[in-house]
Amino acid sequence: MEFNDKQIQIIETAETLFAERGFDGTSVRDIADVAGINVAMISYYFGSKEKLMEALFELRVGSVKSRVETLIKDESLTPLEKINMLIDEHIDRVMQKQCFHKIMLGVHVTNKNPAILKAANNVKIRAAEVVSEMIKDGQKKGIFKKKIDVVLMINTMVGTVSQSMISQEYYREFNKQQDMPDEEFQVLLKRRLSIHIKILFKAILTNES
Amino acid sequence: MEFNDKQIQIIETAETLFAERGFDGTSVRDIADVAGINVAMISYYFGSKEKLMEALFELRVGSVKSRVETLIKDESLTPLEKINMLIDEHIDRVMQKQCFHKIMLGVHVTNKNPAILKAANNVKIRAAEVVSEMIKDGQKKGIFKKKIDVVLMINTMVGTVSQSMISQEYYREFNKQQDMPDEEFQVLLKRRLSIHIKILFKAILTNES
Amino acid sequence: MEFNDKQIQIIETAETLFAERGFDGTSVRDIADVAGINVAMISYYFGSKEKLMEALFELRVGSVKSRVETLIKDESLTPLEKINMLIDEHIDRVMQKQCFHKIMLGVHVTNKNPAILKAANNVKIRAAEVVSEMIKDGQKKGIFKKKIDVVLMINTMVGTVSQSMISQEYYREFNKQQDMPDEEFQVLLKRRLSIHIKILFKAILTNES
Amino acid sequence: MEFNDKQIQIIETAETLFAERGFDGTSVRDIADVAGINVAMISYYFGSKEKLMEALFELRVGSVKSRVETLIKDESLTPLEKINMLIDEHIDRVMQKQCFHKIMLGVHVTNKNPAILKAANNVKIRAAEVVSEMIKDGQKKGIFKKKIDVVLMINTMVGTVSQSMISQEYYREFNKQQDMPDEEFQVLLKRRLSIHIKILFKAILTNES
DNA sequence: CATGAATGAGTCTTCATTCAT
DNA sequence: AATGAATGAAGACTCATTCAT
Repeated sequence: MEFNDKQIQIIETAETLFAERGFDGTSVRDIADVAGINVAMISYYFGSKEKLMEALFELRVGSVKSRVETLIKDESLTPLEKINMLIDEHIDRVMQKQCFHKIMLGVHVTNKNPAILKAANNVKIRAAEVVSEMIKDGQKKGIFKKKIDVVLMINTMVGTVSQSMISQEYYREFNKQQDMPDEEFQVLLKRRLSIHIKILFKAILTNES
Repeated sequence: MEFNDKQIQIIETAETLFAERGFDGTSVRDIADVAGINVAMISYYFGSKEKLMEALFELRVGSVKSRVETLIKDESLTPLEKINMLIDEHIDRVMQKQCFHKIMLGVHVTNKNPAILKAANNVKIRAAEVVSEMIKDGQKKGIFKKKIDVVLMINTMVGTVSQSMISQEYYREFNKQQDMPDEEFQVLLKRRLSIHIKILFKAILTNES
Repeated sequence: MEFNDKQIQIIETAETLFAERGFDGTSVRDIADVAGINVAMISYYFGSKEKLMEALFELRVGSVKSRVETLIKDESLTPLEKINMLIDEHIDRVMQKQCFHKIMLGVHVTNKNPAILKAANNVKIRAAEVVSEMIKDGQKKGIFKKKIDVVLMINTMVGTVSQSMISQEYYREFNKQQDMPDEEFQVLLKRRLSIHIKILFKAILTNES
Repeated sequence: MEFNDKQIQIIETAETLFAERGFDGTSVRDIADVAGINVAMISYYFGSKEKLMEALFELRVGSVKSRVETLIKDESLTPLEKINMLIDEHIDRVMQKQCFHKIMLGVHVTNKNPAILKAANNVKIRAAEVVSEMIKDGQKKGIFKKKIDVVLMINTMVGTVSQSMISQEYYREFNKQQDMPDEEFQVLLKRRLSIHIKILFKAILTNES
């Protein structure tokens, strides 16, 4: 489905507010006011607040799915390189669309928005299958360990990045980096996360230790 | 602050519902209905819905703070043993009070409930300081590496456990364990998490690899 | 089901307004304003606008059902006397609660308020069965004709009374009775209707002509 | 006023929907959707929803008025024949345009659409005058009784037909004719109504009993 | 001539809270 | 100490209509 400029503007406004205040904590009037449009337009363009949420999901997730599929087929990369790319791409994706990933976290916590929850789970399951195949490939080639809990591994990656995102203020505080410009801090955090998770994954995947 | 039986009953009902439907998605009437009490009692006992949330936080967090403090002072344990106990206790705490930790996740995501957010951050900062001291102790003794990013390390622990909790259905599905009795599954997951995170921490902390 | 004073006040206000403006043409705010109560009270007492309508139906119809049942069992009356009582009671009922019967007319025209439509039809079907039994009794006794279309007969009674009620202004106009006090006119109209319908029924039921 | 094809298509769609759901229960968007046209066209062609209703009335009533006038002047018919023709034509008219007559019933019940109500009353008053003249003619010729309440008589005809139309499902049910093809049933009902009302009128008008 | 986009007013309902008892 | 009744504010959504194109 394609969205026009006005629709995207509304979706992105909603994205920010949903992230700040939660889905139920954001009224359609709030969204309309911030977006500078009429309240009725939300129903007009999306049908309902719920459908607006689904549109947001579609807009953000749509492009991701195919990426994972192409990555696995790339024969020029070793299994470990693929995993490392997966890590970096995940970090980039989350840190670039922090609002969206905050919302997704909320969706997974509560049982509301069942349509989205289901769609998100489908994405996640497919991703896990892909990773699983990568790992099996690495195991065949003797690079990876025999016993690996794929889901816990993914949970560590996803959990660490999410946790770092939602508590970045506290990260700055603890490391006395409150005065660092935001952009610089984001770059720093992403690099640290990348190194950190790669170390973790190496420990899980390889026989080196 | 002490809570009487009726108050605790209300708080625990609210805990379940807040976890299932989110704070804004739960009405005080929902809580009153499920708890089998009068709607007015919530305002009567707690003053407001917001204050009820704060009471929930106080009830659940109160006991934790002191535990961390006593752990660090225990001289009969090595730094690594302390860290490992921290891991197991965290896993137990989260898995035993899943509802509460789901709610806390929501609190950290949105900027609502600022009073709680602040209080929760204080708890977390203190915990990080304590862990930091443990690590410094280990570094002095030559057991731990020199360069350790404490916050990222904690984020990995907290993030992995949270992520595993909120997506446990999906864990069962992927590992074909849908028919396992819930209690058995909880035990299994906790053990796996414990081993998993300890491996990760060893990789971060020690020079072995 | 019993209604308290406030509920009855709301129901009767709604009755007037539904009759004047139709169900969809009346907003709950209209009702609340005229009844001098808060808008929220309608939901509070009845659950919804629809349920308020059902309450109105229950209040008005509840007492009628039993009356028809007792009438048929009265052995001191001849079949014709029973029919005549039915006519007079129907006229009285409609003319005394004109608003309600206007609303019922609307309910039968549109397919909205399906719950009420069904309930109303049940009442009507039962009434027709009762009348049918009365007539069969009269036929056995040789007083009534053999071939009688009960439904058309009832339609004539109900239709004539309804039509006379909704066009009474026009009746006054045509007969130059605009200045007659309303109460006097009601009495007059009821008497005329009674005589008129009894003549019609005699023509349908008996062999005299 | 003349209507073009598109206007007539809109009017007839509105007619069906108004009959099914009532005037207020039908939105202009409903009409536009069913008619397969743009919403704005209704305002464009008729000015407003209200005016569309008036157009519907004009389209349906326009042709009727003259018919009544010509009937009375026809000297080749006896007064009773004229009355009988009036009955049959009324039955045909109502049963052929049931939707429209359902709507008219609603218009007479509520005080909405005052313009239409007034116009409809004018038609009805003129009709009553015509009938009145027919009766006077019959009285002069000694065929009809001296004392006849013309309005009640018309109310019986109109009321019986209306009532039979709006409750025809129930007629079928009571007479176990649910499986009869609709067209066949319409013919049957019209014939029964014709005979039924003529019997009634004979009882009112003539001295035979 | 016809329409897609847009809107302000209005719809019903639910909310957390208060208050007299 | 506890509660049933009540309410103003706000919730999401639909309405008939307008207007630029």
